Amino acid sequence: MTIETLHGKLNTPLFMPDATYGAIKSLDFTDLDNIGINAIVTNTLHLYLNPTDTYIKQLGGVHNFFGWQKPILTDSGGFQVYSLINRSGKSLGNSIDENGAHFIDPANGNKHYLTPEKSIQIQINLGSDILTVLDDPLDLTADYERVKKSVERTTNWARKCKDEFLRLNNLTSEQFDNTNGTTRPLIFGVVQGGKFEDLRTQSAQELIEIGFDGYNFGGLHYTEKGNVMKNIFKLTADLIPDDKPKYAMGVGTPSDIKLALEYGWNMFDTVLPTRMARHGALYTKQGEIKLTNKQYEFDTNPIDKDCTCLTCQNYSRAYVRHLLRIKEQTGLRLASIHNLHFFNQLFL
RNA sequence: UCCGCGGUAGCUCAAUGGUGGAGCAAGAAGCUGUUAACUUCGAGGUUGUAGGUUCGAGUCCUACCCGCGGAG
Repeated sequence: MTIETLHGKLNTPLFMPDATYGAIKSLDFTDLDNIGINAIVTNTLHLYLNPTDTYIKQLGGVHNFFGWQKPILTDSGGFQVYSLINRSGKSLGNSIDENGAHFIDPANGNKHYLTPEKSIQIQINLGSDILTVLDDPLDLTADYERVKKSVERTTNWARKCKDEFLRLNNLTSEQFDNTNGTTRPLIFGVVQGGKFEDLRTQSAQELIEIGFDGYNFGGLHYTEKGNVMKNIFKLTADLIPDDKPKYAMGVGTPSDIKLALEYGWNMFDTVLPTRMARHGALYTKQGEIKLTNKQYEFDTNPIDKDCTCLTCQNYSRAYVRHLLRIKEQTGLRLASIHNLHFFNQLFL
């Protein structure tokens, strides 16, 4: 499949690294070009908080601001609010109601209120090529009633996002249906429903009824034990029309990705390659290795024998291990280059 | 040579005479639409040496060894 965007065509399957704060940590965009990365994900909420969407708009949008002219997808901020509420422990001030999400900027304690309309306004200001609707993700322990409510809310918010998107782009619903990414940004809906088949089905059907350019797998795709929820993961892909992009948000490990590709998912982003690299874990065809471990002290081989990345072409496991252990920035960069290259290869 | 201060985990340091702890390092594990170069976990000791006082000594006493500072 080829996806038209305002910054060029994208071929699927497609891997997009996460530049959440406007940067792939430890790398720059020329590194991404050299690795062969064709699109990135950046985050509405983070850029809204700092340096603000209006600032970025003033500097010509994310492409000009970043110095990256390939397609950029923006995440809506829904998952970040979910993270603030579910992972912080101190969730004071962070909550979701029918109209949006209240949250406190962890950096300075300032209060904010993110609505579906606001999320779209921010993404338009940022100059995104592919926008994401604001959704209501849940953790794996949520019961049926809570997930049902999340689906209703996500549909309701998706409708508001679509309306705001049409308004800001000065489009009628018919014009939206008859145009593509060559003349306007794209906007994707997010299927929720947790681990419940009927709710996933309901969510997908309601979003398709509203009409989006692509559809995403929302929430987490694995169980509390870390196993992929195969039935839900496959069902959700099947619910999405085959002529639309199917974006598995946050997926995943190399084996998760392999499975997802079989199920028909064709767009991916994940934090794993870059985060794991910074934490000293490197991906190889034989599996993940913890390079900082003692067993690699005298290992003069490249990280992965047949790898063609810059790191493997020039440096040994022992050397990259040394750099990581002394917390030298170059170590983070070399490790990140390798892991991103490894993930990108999964889609060729 | 004399005087003073100090010697406790690999390192830097805690511990009223009452079960010797912490940070870092080292070892390992975990990370899935990034609050994450992060988090978690165990392991690590003849308290410089040899005596003494005491029911009990890292702690008090004596001698010695080593380090630092001062005086000469």
